[in-house]
Amino acid sequence: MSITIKEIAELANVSSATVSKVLNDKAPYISDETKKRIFEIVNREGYIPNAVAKSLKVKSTKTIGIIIPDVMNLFFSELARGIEDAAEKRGYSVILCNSDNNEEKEKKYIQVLQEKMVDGIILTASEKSVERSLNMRKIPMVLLDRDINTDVKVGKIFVDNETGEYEACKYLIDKGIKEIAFISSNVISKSSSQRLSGYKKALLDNGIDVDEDLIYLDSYTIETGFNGVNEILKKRNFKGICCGNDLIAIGAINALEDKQINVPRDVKVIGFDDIQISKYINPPLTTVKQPIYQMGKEAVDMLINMIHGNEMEYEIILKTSLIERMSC
Amino acid sequence: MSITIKEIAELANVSSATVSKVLNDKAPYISDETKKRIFEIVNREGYIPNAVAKSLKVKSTKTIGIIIPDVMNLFFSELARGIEDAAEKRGYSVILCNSDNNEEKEKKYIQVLQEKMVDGIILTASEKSVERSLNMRKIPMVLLDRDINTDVKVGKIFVDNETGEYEACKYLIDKGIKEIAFISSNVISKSSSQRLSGYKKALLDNGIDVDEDLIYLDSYTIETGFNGVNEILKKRNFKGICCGNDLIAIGAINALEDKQINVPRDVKVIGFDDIQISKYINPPLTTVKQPIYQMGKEAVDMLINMIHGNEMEYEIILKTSLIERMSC
DNA sequence: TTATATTAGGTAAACGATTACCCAATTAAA
DNA sequence: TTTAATTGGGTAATCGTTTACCTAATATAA
Repeated sequence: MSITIKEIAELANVSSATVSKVLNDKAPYISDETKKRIFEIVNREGYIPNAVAKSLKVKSTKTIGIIIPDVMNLFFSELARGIEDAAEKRGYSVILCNSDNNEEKEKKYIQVLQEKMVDGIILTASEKSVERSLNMRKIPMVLLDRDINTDVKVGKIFVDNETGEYEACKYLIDKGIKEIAFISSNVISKSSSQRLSGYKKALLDNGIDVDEDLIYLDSYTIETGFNGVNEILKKRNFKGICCGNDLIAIGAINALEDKQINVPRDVKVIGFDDIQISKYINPPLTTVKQPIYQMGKEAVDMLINMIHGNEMEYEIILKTSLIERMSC
Repeated sequence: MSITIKEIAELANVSSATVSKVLNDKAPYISDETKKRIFEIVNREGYIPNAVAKSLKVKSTKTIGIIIPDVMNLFFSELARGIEDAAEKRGYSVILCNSDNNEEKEKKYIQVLQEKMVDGIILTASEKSVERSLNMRKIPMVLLDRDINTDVKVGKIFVDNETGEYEACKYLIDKGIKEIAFISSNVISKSSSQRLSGYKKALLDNGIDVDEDLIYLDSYTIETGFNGVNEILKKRNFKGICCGNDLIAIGAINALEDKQINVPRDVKVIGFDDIQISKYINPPLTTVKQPIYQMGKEAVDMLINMIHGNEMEYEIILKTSLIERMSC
């Protein structure tokens, strides 16, 4: 193997305690000559401290785990990047786990992360997985976009989807449009129901009745956007669409183009998320940006606060923002 | 903290050695009763083995590091997923590092991965970073799409870009087209020069002269695709375009649409990479698929072979495949 | 001059597992 | 009946650090 602190100590004619203190800058009473000598030897020999030995002693690995459904999903890859950047800045490494929303995989990953003694875990996971793991050992955790109540405190980070969708819809109304469709997912989750209620609230607040025939709910996919437009058009005409996410918006635009309906002239389309490709499609998509990257940073900050046992908020809600492009 | 193997041993009235053997299935001479008793206590107490202590002793962390420019890049997020899936199947965790192609960050990450005693590293990095780190401590490494020669053996994984582009161009030729443009990046890298030579070779092999006016080289971006079409059209007409990657193809299609040139009727467009969005654009993009996910798997298989000191190939070259969609 | 700080470092016990070796009792073989 | 093998465990060193405490010499204060 490679050189250890003990061997460095011998080369420098000091004890390993002294080397340790010097390298960790905890050496108030070590002479400058000795320090210099140690540093020289360390560099010459290419000494690399063994962090696992250190971790064993100090009970901290400076590593966190993240469990997400799939890094290939644009939403989560941005989240992962936000997390990793923030973690790196604060001296932590991150172990990446893809769960595919599979409960078995979630449990397994939580188990190995605990075995590897990560200092904390950031995750989007089912209620069961989280509860079970917290029974086994309490470990700092922050949950993303999941509202679970447990005995032990976990951090939670949400996005204010309702206000986001409200503003999106209001934006179309302010452009003088009253006939606004809504195409989104029908999965029962906090975020999707919030987006729907934001849409309805904006209409009602502006004296427009909610017309259920203008609402099409299926899933967060391009196909849903495509089908939604076609189905709604059978019953109603509209001048604007609020989409539950950007993929739906892409599908909707494709369907409209097929019918020679111009976007944005004839129909204005607004998405949600602001995934990377949204600015590259034709026309570039106006959308409600979720602060995905920032969510990652906030999650890390929250987690590290928990790790340090600081006083803190255990729940924070982030704001969305409207990105104006050409589709409206 | 949580319960240790020693405490489990006391509860079971055996030594910690016995518990360790039982839990690691290395207990040929322990009675079934004792085994059962130990397992019961382990479950009841929710014992979680401390992997860092284990790692210190057995000198293996069952963890690998990956250093990539950016997980948000669709290419690398797919690669990361391929790596993580393969690693998980073989019992390894992966630490994710984003380098932004920054040499300082590469070096820093390599250092912390070595300190954390990862069993190996998969990376795309500059020559300098790799050489320097290998001087400090030899650690199993596999490089992706980078050709570096060092004293110590490192694994390498390439994609056969030349054949890929050759087949793409040949595909257009077989459709009866002779006027084929080429828009790509001018960065000097193995992959980009291979794609160019694949294009030229296909033309020459089929009795078509290479016309430099049909070639536009800038960068791997949408803008390059857009500008490339417009610039080339000033000098030449063409019926097909081979694009250096899918983003360029997207830009090219946009430019053609602007000029009322229909794809694929008037001009056929073919991309490279097969990133996720390519199947969703309009028209869905015909492209040369790189086996990105598989590269990840091959990389971890190679790395684990190196870790185990197995006999193996230190260089493998993967094939591309043509994905036929609507743009041709 | 004596007592007290200050400076410069060393000792050795952890941290929580694994594992090479040891031992004793029982069983099987000679 | 004696010897050898098998079975069921235990002892203690070790992995590479950190750190609470100790010591001894020198400097400073009273």
